[in-house]
Amino acid sequence: MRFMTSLRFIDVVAREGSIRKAADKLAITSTALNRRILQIEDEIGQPLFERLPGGVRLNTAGEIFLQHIRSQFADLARVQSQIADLSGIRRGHVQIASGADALRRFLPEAIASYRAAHPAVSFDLARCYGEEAESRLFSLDSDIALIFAPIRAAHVHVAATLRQQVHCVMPASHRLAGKDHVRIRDLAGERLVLPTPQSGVRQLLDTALLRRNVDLDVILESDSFEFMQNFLHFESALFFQIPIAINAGSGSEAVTGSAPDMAGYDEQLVSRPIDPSDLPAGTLHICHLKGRVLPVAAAKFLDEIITSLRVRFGDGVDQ
Amino acid sequence: MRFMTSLRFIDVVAREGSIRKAADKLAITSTALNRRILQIEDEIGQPLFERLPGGVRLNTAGEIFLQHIRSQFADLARVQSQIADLSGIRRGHVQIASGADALRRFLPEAIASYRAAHPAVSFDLARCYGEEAESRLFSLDSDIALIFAPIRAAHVHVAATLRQQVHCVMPASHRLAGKDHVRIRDLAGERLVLPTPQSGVRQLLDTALLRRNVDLDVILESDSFEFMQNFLHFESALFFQIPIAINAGSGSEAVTGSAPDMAGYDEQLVSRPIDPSDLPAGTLHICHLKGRVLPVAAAKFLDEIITSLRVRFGDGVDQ
DNA sequence: GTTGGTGATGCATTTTTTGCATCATCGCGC
DNA sequence: GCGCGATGATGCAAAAAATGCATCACCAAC
Repeated sequence: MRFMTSLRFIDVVAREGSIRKAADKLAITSTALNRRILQIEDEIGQPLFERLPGGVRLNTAGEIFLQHIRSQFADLARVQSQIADLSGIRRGHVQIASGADALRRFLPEAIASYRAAHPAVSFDLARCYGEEAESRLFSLDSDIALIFAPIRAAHVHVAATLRQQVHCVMPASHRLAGKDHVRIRDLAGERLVLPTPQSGVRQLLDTALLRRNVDLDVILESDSFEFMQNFLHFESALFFQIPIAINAGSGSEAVTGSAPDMAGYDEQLVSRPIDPSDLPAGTLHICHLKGRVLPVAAAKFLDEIITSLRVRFGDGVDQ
Repeated sequence: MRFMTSLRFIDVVAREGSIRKAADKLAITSTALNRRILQIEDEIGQPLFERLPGGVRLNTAGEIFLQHIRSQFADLARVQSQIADLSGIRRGHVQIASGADALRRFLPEAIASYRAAHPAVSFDLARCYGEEAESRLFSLDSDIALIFAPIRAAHVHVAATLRQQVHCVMPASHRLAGKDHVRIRDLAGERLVLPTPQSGVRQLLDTALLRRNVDLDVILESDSFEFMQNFLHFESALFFQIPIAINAGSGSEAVTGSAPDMAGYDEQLVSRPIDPSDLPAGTLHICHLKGRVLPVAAAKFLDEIITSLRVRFGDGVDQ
């Protein structure tokens, strides 16, 4: 899109904080870039950047204008996908921000299934935590966010929610594997692997564990489910997950906790829900930017995952 | 705005229906314009215009894209006014579509008063009827519309409404001038001047008059209040108006009909409301495009006229 | 000071855009 | 049927704009 280049340049300069660095990234000289920016500032009638000794920074006008630029790009993408849609094939690009939970099993399957129907749609997945996901929606870097944490910002629209009980994952041979529910007091003396403090699961756990004053043996913290899972093959311990990270499909046993093991996932590990009276269920939020018209592909995919969640977790889904 | 030229060109070509005519209007050669359009179509990946022997016409993709272009322009205007607002002076441009009613007395006063406070704001006034006003909102040619007629389209947001009883205007010496209210049956045998069939007042009258089977002596139809008013100086007759066209300010007598004459307006004419049981009050709608963020100046002016209507017509205003 | 980073600017070069002349096409009227 | 007048498309040269190089001025940190 030739007519958008100058605007894209402004976006890059704002992100890089330096005209020269942005010029490098854009594969043009700094002078060319500099002059394009001067020209636009001239047309706007006001500077958009403050010139600092170490680079440039957006001023207030620049921030307003950048927001406009980004919304233009997002809207252009929507228009393009809508136009492409006219010619039969649904093409487009869907950008998703998600926590590690949904990214693990659910999204790969959902995306593959969507792409099977619409091969011309490409995806972009950013793993991130709640706050970052919200800011990605705002800067239009992501179309859709899946956040297992409370929503903070007012500019986020929640299209659907999914209640998720935190589960405790352990070796099949573990003494707690025999129980239907795990109580917080059961965790006393157990070796625990906790998710990173930024994660929503951890924040839920923190409030529950700290309140009860249980004697905890935290041997490890990690933000990687894969690592935790593999670790349990070598040292017996417990870690925590929500059902959507454990089991992508096939019914709602994972939610109710009646599943005897994590079939098809890791046969040596089983998951048991923590008793809801000890730890209330958390909420996975499926959201997009408020007031925004999503591109065809993104809107359609959003519908698809909500439907899919309803199939998998029926009663936990709200809209 | 250099980076918007190509897009503006598309808009003009679409409006003109011919590349050559548009080129004339834009003061460039048709070949240059033609190539710009070919280039954009190339970038979009699909043609935007159908080539007909007599010119060009938007295809479906073009219509989608044009709507995008117009929303970009409108949003750019909003951003510009917002940026200009940062530097203290409120500048900007407000585009209004209005029926002849509000355009007569109310808007001149409202705009002058607004401009007294914000001299850097300019205005654009298009006189038009309901349907056209709605389409101007949609094509973003107007920011605000004042429509005395039912709202048809779903994409119009009504910010406020004003109930207005139709009044009957006559020479002060007329036999009906002595009454507080005019009944429909009083009109039998009277020489009547009707507003143009497109106007909301006329449509209200039509339903009321036709239903009653009164014997009417329609001597004239006009879309100009000024003409009708001056005509009454030469031949005694009745014509119809709503209060907002009669009296811009100073209290609500015009609505209640208790005003003995049209003070300060035309001393030889008086207006009397038609009895509400014969003709229900119509509604003036103050609207803008649904989902649109108005430029600062337009939003502020909208607030201002709603406030002003509330002062003048207190109980008739709803929001 | 010196060094290493920043953005701004003059000038020659390259790229892009524009305008002219021309072509192919189509509807209209005689 | 056959020009006539209108349309959009295209080849080629001129004009305009964007770019790159070299350089300046500025500032912070060492």
